[in-house]
Amino acid sequence: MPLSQTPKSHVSARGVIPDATVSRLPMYHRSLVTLAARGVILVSSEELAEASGVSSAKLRKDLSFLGSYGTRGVGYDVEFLLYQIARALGLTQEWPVVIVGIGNLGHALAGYPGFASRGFSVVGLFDTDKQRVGESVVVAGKALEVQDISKLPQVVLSTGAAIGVIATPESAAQEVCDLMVRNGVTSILNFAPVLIEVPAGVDVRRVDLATELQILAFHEQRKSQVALTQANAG
Amino acid sequence: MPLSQTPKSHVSARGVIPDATVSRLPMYHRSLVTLAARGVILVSSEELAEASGVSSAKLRKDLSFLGSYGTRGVGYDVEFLLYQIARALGLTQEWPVVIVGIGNLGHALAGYPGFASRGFSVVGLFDTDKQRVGESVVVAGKALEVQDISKLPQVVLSTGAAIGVIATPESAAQEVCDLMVRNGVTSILNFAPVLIEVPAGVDVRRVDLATELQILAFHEQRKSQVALTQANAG
DNA sequence: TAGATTGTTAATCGATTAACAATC
DNA sequence: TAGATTGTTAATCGATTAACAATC
Repeated sequence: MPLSQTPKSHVSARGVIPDATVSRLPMYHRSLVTLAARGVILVSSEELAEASGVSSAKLRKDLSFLGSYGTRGVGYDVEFLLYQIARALGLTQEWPVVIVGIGNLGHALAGYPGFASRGFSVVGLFDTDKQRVGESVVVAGKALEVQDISKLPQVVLSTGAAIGVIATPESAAQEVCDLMVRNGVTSILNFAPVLIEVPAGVDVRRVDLATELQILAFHEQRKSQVALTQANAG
Repeated sequence: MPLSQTPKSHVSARGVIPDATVSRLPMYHRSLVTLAARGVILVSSEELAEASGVSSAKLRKDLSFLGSYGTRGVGYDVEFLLYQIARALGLTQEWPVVIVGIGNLGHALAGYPGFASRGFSVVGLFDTDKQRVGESVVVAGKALEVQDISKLPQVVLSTGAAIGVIATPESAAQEVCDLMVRNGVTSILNFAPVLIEVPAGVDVRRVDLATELQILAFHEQRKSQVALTQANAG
């Protein structure tokens, strides 16, 4: 599970949206995009829940925090619900994003099609490595040149980027974070395997690729132990 | 069967470990590795909690599910606690892992140092792209050649890999998953932005790089709204 | 109207927290 | 002993679930 350093819950048109609900909205959004692409017009809570891997009761409860966007006896209009969820998530506006650390992970993030399609626009790629600075990376169909980290302040200022992504090694993460924050970045997605310190008002979410693997190992270990127990019992 | 061969407890020494606790164990593990590297011998729940970004009450509660590994009035022995957490997570054994989809993300995963240091050993890299098959990738200091996906069954069989990582585009994810499961993989880490279907007994965890960014955008949007409201009120 | 499905309620379940007895 | 800190308890808080009244 991703590690959150963000506040607990949030105010919407209807009041507070629980954290647990917010964390599932991107999944519902994705399911609806898929359904819309297939030409589906209407969807029931049962069908959308199935497509998203949750129970229909949970789905309806989650959607009720956004508003009453369904029709009793009928279901939800796919396009309309899609728009409402996108709006709640903030995906109906354009978010300029800067990425620091253009190694393999940085390249993967810069080229990820799921960013552009959700309103995220990568406006700057930065590295300290002279070998990488100047390299041209294709982002959302356009070439973007990797710049020296010293150019970050100017790019953040001119684009108004509020979101920064850290894909550096652990050793550089805090320094990069400080630079971002000093220049007005107020939301940081941190892929470096270290907790970073930020002033109040700045949100950080950390994704550690190894964390999820460790949780899988935990469950896998449990499965082997159960198998062993059954073998010994039998 | 002799009593000496009877397995001890199975889920844990103390019983069931809650999901919320399991999700935080990798973080505690990482904090302890850092402390140990600094030569710290003893740590209090207060200090370890601070380093891990949780409250000390939560930390002590979490650790209590593993056993009683601290000393009242003193704290926790860093090396001993590190071992106990590693053991609980299953990191004291070697986990052979196969990775399918060796694009930018696959490369980043294959080269991630946090894998090898936690007992994960990448034993196979697979792709369908003829351009990529045959490429040599440095994994944990050794060269490993990208193989055609058709070689996966043989590698899973010979290495006993129970864990597979999917880093393919969405379109290939389910097919790759099926191939893995048919050949004995029982835990799957899925980076493709799609839900995959697996039989009972197979665990899947999905990491979507865009999900976290969307949650950040949600919070960022909230911040601007609050700022706006305050400006209008003032 | 009859059938279907939402949105909400209330009960249950699980996680978090503060406080402190146990004990080094 | 006096001080420190764990491990556990009990209260609180938040999330999930099943059931169903509302209503299309």
